[in-house]
Amino acid sequence: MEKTDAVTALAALAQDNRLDVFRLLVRSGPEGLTAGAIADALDLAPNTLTFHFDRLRMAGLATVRREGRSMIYAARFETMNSLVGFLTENCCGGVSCAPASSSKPARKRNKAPA
Amino acid sequence: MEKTDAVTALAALAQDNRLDVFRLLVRSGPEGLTAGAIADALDLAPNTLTFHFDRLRMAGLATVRREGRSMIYAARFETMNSLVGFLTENCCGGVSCAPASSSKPARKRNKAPA
DNA sequence: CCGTTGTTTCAATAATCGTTGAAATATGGA
DNA sequence: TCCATATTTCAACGATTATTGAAACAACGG
Repeated sequence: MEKTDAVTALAALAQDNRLDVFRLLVRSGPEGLTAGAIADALDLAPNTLTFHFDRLRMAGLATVRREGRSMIYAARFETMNSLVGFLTENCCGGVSCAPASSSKPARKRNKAPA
Repeated sequence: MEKTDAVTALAALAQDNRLDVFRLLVRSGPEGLTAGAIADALDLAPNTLTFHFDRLRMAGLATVRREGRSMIYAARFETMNSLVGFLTENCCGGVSCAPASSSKPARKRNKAPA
């Protein structure tokens, strides 16, 4: 993932309601949810929601398809995966998120402590 | 990591110059870099940089210490690690970033109070 | 002390953001 | 066809953002 795309994706997730939307989409899996269902679940106005959907879609974090009268939004896991990859690679030491090693890119296992 | 902190951290990283700053700090390891060195490396005005440092510090992504006339900034890997953990846990399927298991019954759709 | 260097503070500015209400569009059913 | 439902578009609005220039503050050397 390019830096530009990472910034866009980070910005898309860096907002309360939008992060809620995305988390809900993730929990709903590939089938997704109708805009209305999301509006109800998160108690957001439909036009506000459209605004946030657009941001998520532009960031490649969501897809949309029509089904009858409803628009069904779903998470794009691939992009999220790339983002986590970018962060791990560029914003952590490299392997997990340890301080950058002085020299050796040792191929060690590093379990993340929750 | 709490959702609120995650949003703050995401917002801190969701900006071109700031992401550059943080990446540079990560590459510099725990020793950090002086504000001036960062300003030179990224060609940013010192006051602009102070603004971005503040954001990173508020998000827990950077620390600062004085050394003589210089302020030395360093990445806080622990926070970054927590953020990646939050994303993996909440915005991915759970383990990596695979689709979540589906089949959650839809929520009822009811609004319009009398 | 004074001047220099390194950084921050402050006020101002244009640009972008998140939300709202009203109106428009699209689909399906009677 | 007309109507109801589901969602989007549009024009506003106040709030926040990133950047700038000028001034202030802090630490050191002479």
